[in-house]
Amino acid sequence: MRRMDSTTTGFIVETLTRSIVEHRLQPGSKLVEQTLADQFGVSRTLIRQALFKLSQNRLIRMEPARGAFVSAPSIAEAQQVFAVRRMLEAGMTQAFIRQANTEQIDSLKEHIADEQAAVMRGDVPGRTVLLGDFHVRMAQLMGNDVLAHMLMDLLSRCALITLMYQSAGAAEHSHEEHRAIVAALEARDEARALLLMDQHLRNVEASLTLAPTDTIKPKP
Amino acid sequence: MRRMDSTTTGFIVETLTRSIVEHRLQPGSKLVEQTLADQFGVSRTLIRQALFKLSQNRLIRMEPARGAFVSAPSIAEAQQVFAVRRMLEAGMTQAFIRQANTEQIDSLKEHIADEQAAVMRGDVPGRTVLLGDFHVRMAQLMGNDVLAHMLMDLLSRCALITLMYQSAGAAEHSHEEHRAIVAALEARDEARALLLMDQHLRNVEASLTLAPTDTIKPKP
DNA sequence: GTTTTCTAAAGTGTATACACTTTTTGAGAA
DNA sequence: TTCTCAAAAAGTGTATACACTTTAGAAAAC
Repeated sequence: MRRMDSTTTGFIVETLTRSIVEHRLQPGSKLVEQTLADQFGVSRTLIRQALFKLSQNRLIRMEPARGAFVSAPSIAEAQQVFAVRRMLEAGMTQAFIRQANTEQIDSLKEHIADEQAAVMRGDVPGRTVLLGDFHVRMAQLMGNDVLAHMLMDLLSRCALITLMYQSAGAAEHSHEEHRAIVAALEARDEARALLLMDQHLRNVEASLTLAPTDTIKPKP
Repeated sequence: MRRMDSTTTGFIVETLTRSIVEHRLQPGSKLVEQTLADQFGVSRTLIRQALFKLSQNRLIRMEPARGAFVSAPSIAEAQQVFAVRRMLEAGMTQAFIRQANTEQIDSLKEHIADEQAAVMRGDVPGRTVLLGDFHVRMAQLMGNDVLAHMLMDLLSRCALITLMYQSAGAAEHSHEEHRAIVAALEARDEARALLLMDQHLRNVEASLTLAPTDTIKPKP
């Protein structure tokens, strides 16, 4: 094949990611390299690169000599991902409230407005993306790319988890919770912001049909 | 080549990782695929796979059509990595102290003893590895693989950062700080454990010469 | 009818060939 | 000398060939 734009692999990754996250590819289903190569009109080489990247994101898993399969995260893994998010985002919220200026808080407010618009017009996919981006946006506003990248990673895993385990009417209240968090940030009420963020993440997790969470003991 | 053990790529990754982390490959230096292929006795295919994995870990960076170079993390990036570690490990410490049983704390104590042994016998590489593993061990003891994997990632980046920016006698006190942290964990003194962990990470960061000095320039 | 075994088909793993890009080199001009 | 630029050399990007493994299905054994 003639040398294509260097984003060829990226395009394949994005397309497959959408397919997985939008459930056109069921968890557990196999991804055959030659089939994908034909569909995308490239050689297996590029498909393998893309699959490898997806496996690093944990969106697929690769079994030696058997092939690539769409991940089916276990309940335990889902709980671990949420536990990490709570740890990381508590710290992020604390750091944010200590260093954020008015402009950055305004930027979060704009995001909230975007969320609201998506909710109002019933744009479910858009809403889902924006609700996740809220958390990444906080990281970006703090200028910490390492953090932002890490959160994006965790969120893509959450997207898959959500699709596997979501029950009816899940995550309906995320938007309101985001709004409350921003209000606490603006009021510089650190304790409240931390509490709201923690509860928000616990609510998202609780809205899934996971087995009873082995909860952390309450603070003495 | 005849089909080798499926860990071939893993072996290459580990070897290169050691070379980078132990400074046999300077930050900025180029990794030429065919050269490595000859050295490892494999084709470029496997080298490319390994390089790709290393680039995901941020140990190298790949520039399109130009090649792979050992990363030279900027000061800003170093500070971001440490900021993320503080956020994440504060949360981890809190969760640990709330859920850890005696057995798990004993396991940490054993690790401390290993550290001490390495310090006493002047085993610098061993000491370095063990000092990093302390943090990963905490994650593993909590049974959170997602967290453990994330910390391993951050620690390998820290290793590279440390090698680039370390000043004389850096991180001499890490072992004592670990000991103090474990003591606070055992006493179930959450506030103290959190404080000590935060200070420990700040001390490690402060022991680096992260002043805006001119950085190492890429090797020609 | 069920289980085991053998074999062809399908699929993955690695090497290699070739196309394209970047870098280096060296000769000629200012 | 120093700059420019063309051409060779070195290196990366992608496709393809082939070796090896797994899988599926039919025949044989029980």
